[in-house]
Amino acid sequence: MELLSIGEVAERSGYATSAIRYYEREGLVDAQRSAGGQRRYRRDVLRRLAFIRAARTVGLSLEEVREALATLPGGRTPTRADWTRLSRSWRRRLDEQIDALVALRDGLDSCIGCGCLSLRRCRVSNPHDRAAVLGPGARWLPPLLRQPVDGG
Amino acid sequence: MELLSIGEVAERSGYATSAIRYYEREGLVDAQRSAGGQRRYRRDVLRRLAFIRAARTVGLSLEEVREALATLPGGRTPTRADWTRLSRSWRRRLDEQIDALVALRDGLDSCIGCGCLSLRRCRVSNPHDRAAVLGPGARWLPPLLRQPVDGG
DNA sequence: ATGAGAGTTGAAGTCAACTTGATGTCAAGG
DNA sequence: CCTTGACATCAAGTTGACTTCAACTCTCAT
Repeated sequence: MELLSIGEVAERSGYATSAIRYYEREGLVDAQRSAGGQRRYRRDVLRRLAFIRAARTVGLSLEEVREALATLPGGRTPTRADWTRLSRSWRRRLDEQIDALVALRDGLDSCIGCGCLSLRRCRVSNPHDRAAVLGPGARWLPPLLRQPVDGG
Repeated sequence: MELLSIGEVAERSGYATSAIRYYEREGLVDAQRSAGGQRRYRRDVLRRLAFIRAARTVGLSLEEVREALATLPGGRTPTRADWTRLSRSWRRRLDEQIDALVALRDGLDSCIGCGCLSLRRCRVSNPHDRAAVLGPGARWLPPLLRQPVDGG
């Protein structure tokens, strides 16, 4: 078997066919076509999809995945060096997320039993203290944690 | 000033007026009305909104907030004991989220430079190993982390 | 050659949590 | 009284990442 059908790619990658077509529309993967117009994939699409899944798992948006893919030279399969480079930035991102959650947990601890929920004093519920609890670098934590500091 | 207008509540709570009206539609807060039909709030709506913000910050959905509010007896303002009880379950949730992220980070570490992205071997990109990396309890991590174990 | 099942497209739907827009009413200072 | 700004409702829009639907068309084992 030379080329893979979309169903086979779906089976092996764990993605739904609709997701694979969507990624194609979004320019994240591409495909050849059979005589009758059906998609046919080279085997290395699986590696590309694995890359996408890893990136999404770490929390990148598809837009960011697109950018990451663009830093891979010349459309070739990522080498170990490419992967290592990207892994480092992902690791940093995870560290930030973990730090933000730990800070939030500590803030919550300081709330327990404090007679809290005062808009003025509570670090968890006070909109103006959000930045202090979280620091500047946090990404894809719950949307509230990403609200602009000045609130709205 | 006896009762607050929606603008004042918005100002003090940090929520947009549209959000406050939305919460009312969703049954999370309620309001009296002026002679002319405008919303008038008792001051304790601020406490309720602070509660909602804290819950959302910790990652609860509005549906879960609704359920949490329902466990507060008799529509009265939460006491310190109520708050403590809820805080404990939130703390557990944060612990789970942190554990899940740490596990993911460790999985990523084990990927760096491993010539990875093999669908068979990689813990980050292999859809079938997601459960192993995360354990059963993780919530509101990126949606991918919450996919059913069997994939789709 | 044929029928089942896999694949095609484009448009529309989903979900959560709100926001925005259109259109009209209320409240209050001057 | 009158204007201005806040408030009202209801419907529709937003965002991201897909899924679902309707209506056809291909492929391949028999």
